[in-house]
Amino acid sequence: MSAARQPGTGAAPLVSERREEILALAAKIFADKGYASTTVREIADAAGILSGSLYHHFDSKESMLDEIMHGFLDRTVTQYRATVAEGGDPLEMLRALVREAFGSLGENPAALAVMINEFNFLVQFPHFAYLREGAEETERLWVGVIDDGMRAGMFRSDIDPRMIYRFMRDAIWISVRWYRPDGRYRPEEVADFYLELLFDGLVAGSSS
Amino acid sequence: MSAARQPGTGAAPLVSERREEILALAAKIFADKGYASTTVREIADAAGILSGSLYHHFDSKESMLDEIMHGFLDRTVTQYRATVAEGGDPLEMLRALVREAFGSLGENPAALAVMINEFNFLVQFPHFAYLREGAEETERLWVGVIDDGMRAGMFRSDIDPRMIYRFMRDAIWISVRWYRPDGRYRPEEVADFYLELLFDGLVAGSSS
DNA sequence: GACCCGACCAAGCGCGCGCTAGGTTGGCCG
DNA sequence: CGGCCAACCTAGCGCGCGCTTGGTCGGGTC
Repeated sequence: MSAARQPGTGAAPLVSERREEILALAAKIFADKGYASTTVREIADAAGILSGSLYHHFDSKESMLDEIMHGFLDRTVTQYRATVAEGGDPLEMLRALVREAFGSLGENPAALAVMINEFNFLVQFPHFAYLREGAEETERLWVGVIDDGMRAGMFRSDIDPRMIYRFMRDAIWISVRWYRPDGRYRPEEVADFYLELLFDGLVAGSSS
Repeated sequence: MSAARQPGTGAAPLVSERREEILALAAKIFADKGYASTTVREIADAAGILSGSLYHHFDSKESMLDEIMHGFLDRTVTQYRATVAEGGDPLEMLRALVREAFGSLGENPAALAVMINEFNFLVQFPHFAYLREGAEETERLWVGVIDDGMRAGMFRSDIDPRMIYRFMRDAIWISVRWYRPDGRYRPEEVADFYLELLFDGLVAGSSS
């Protein structure tokens, strides 16, 4: 839709800073109240402008949501792709993927929350087909790593790897609902706790 | 709010069957589209009546949501309480709790989905304070069992039990988003897969 | 000083929402 | 048969929503 504007001469922000600012505010409110329950007037209030002025920056309320989700999905999928492309020990790769997933908790919790909360509803509309594609590619990447680990005899292979992936994904991503950045744990610590639990299990005296 | 009606003589449905029918339809639509995005006209259409006729059965759209959530919470919390009250081996108790949690997947997936999707938003309103109470009691019950298991040396005790509970809860409950009753697995099977993974871990050749 | 333009304001339109008030119907019961 | 009532219909009210149109303002540029 909106291409990057290049002013006559010299370097300027590719897209307006104000625009990014408003988008971040919108993401926060979408995350807190849900997309449908958020009004454009609330977003405008948070930005200190009138609701109509939003339409100087954005085509519609939906286009704001679109940009938030697209941006988040692009960033994470690119990251997962790079990690898997690097190759290596499946166990270490899975560890890296989990850490990256928890990393988005710290980087952009609002976008992650919006993603989690609205995904199931939005994915049924043709316009948001890219959500399904992104989710499917993510699943392919993760399940591929789990599969490799199973074939290498590193992971137990008596459970459907897709089911394992889903248990992992849910436990990791939904933690955005209870994780507090100002709490006692940093995202990396939570990631390591989760990896400990996932790899070695809850029962005492298990392994490694 | 609405008490059970007792007709003059004889046995009759405590509450109207039609009412329960409409409530189930509403739960399904709330689960699919989200509460805020659902209109009373959609619910009425599904029931084959006009939107105004809904108000013969219910006070408001919110009261329908209220009844769905309250009902679900009451059933599950009661179940957890009974299981914990029975006592026994912490490992077996946790196993039972997990199976019960997955059980609500089969019994009332719509109510569970509504619960998961709307909880975070609704819990901030005073009217829905009972949601927080129910969630807190559930957490107390589960964490108590995990704590007992740790003290008994059955569970690893190097991870905050509350964090373990949250990882479990999220992975279990959110599975309503991908679990399909007509798929290849029954809820009990999924529960057993999850218990296997949780107790013994993903890494091969671990324990028991 | 004239021009330009990004950022925002002022005012309000039309639609779909939750909900309401009063009327109709049909099955049951004495 | 007459009265009753749960279930539903008819018609529409008022509000708040997303969004539009035309205008204002101030900093930057030559």
